[in-house]
Amino acid sequence: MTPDTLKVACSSCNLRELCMPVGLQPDELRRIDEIVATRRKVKRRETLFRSGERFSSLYAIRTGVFKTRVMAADGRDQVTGFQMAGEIIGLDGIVNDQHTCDAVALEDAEVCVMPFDRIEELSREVTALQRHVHRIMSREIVREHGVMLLLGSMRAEERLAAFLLNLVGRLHARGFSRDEVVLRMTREEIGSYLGLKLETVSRTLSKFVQEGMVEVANRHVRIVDAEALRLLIHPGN
Amino acid sequence: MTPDTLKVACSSCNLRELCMPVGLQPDELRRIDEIVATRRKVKRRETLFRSGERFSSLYAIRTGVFKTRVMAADGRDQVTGFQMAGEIIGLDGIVNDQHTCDAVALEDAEVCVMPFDRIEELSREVTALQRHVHRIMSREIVREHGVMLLLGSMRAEERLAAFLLNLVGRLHARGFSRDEVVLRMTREEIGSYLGLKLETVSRTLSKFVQEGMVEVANRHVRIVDAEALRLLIHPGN
DNA sequence: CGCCGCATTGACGTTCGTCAAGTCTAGTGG
DNA sequence: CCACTAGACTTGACGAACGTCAATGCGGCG
Repeated sequence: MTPDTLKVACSSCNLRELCMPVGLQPDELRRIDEIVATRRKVKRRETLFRSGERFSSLYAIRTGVFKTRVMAADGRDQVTGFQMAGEIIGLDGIVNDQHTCDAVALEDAEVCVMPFDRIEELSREVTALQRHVHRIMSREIVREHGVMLLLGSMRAEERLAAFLLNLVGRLHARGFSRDEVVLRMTREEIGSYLGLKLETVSRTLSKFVQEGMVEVANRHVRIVDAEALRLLIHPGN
Repeated sequence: MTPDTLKVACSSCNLRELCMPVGLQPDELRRIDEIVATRRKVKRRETLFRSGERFSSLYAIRTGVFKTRVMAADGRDQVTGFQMAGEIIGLDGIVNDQHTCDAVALEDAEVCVMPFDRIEELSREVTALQRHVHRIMSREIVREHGVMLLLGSMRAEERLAAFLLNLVGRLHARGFSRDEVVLRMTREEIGSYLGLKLETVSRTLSKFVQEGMVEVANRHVRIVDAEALRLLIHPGN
C-alpha cells in the first residue's frame, strides 16, 4: 500500500525515463523535484491553456492525452500535435510570454505545473537540466519538421499510415501494445492534424481495413500489417 | 575607411538588434562577443550543414539567404524554411547531437559560427542570454505552427499570399523596401515550402499579376496591393 | 553565341473536398 | 432498463483544386 499523502516527486515518478528528468544523476534528480510546483487536473474537453493567455509554466503530462491547436483569425484551426504522458507542452509561450495555441484535454488528464522561471533558475545550476531543456525544444522543432514533410508532400494514405505508426510507436514506448491503439481523438481532429477532411480520414481508414492492414472498431484500431503501412510511407524500390 | 583587420564582434554588428544579442545590456554584450568563434563563408548552392552531420554549433546569418530542407528516405524533400540575416539556424541538431536537415545557401552567404557548448556555458552566467536562447527556440516552434496551419488548411492562393507578405515583412524589418522582393529561391523551392508544385506557384503568381495585386519580372516581385493579399488570407466578412 | 536551367502556359487526370443521406454509439433522462 | 438524442462515423455521388505531362519561351552564364 502506498502512503496516504503520496508525494509524487520526479525522483519517484514512473515517467522519469520519458519526461523532464531524463539523463539526470540521482543527486540532480533530487534538485529537480523543486521544479514541479503543483499538479493540475484537466477534464476532458477543457483547456490547459489558451492562445493569448499569459505564459508562466511548462506542463509535463502525467496522464491523459492532449491536442494542441492554432487558430487563424478567420476561425480556421489546425491541430499541431497530440501529446501524451511524459511529454512537455507550453513551449510556444516562451517567445512572447504569451501562449499562441490552445491545449485541450482529449480525456481526463493530469499535468505537473513547472513554473518556467524556476526551470531557468535551476538550469543555470544543473547543466544536465539545461541540456535537457534545450533538447526538449529542439526535439519539438524536429518533430514539426516531420509534420511539415507530411503535410507538404504526402498523400492521404501516407499521412494516415505515418500517423498510426507514430501513435502506436509512442504508446509502445510507454508500455502499451505494439499494435493496438484506442484513439482519443475524433476523425475530424485526426483530419485537422493531417490536413485532410474527416471524410477522407474515414475513407482511408476503411481502405486500410479492406486491404487487411488494420482492423477498426470505432476508436479501437489494431495494426495488422505494420510493414505494409511502413511501405506505404517509404515506397521501397 | 574601416581598419584592415575588421573585428566583427556582436557588440559592433549592425544586426545586433535582430540577432543573438537582442535585449542585452552593454556589459553583457561584451561577454557575448566570446560566443562567435569564427565566421564562415558559404557559396551559393553549398551547404552549411547536412542531415546526419555531427552538431556542434548554431549559426547566425550575417549575409545571404538560406533554405533548410528535410529529406525523406525515398528522396522526397520538403523545404522547412527560408532564413535571412540575423536569423539563427542549426537548432534541429541539438536533440541528438546530429543535424536532421540540410541548410543550403541560396546566394553567397556568411555566417557566424557559435559553438553550442560555449552558448550553454555563457547562458548559465548571463541570464539575458539564457532567456534569449529559449526565446529563439520557442519562436521557431511558433513559426512552424504557422507553417502547419498554412500547409494544413490553406489553398494555393492563400499560401502564396502569406508567403509573399511574410517575406516582404521580414525584409522590411531589415531595412529593405516594404513592397519589393527579389526572390532568392526558385519556383520549385517556393512550391516545396508551400506544399505546391512549381507549376501551381507559377500559375498562382500569374493570377496575382492578372488581378493587379503584384508585378512580377522573373525573380523580382513588387507588391502592388498588399491589402488585397492580406484579404486573401483572412477572408474578412 | 549557344546552351541549360528556370519559368510559363495549356490540356488533361487524379486526389481530395463538398454535399448529402443514413447508421451507429455513447450518453442522458425518464 | 429502455427510449431518445446529439454527435460521431461511414459511404456515395459529384465537383473543384491541384498535379502531371508536355511544349515552348526566355534569360543568364560560360
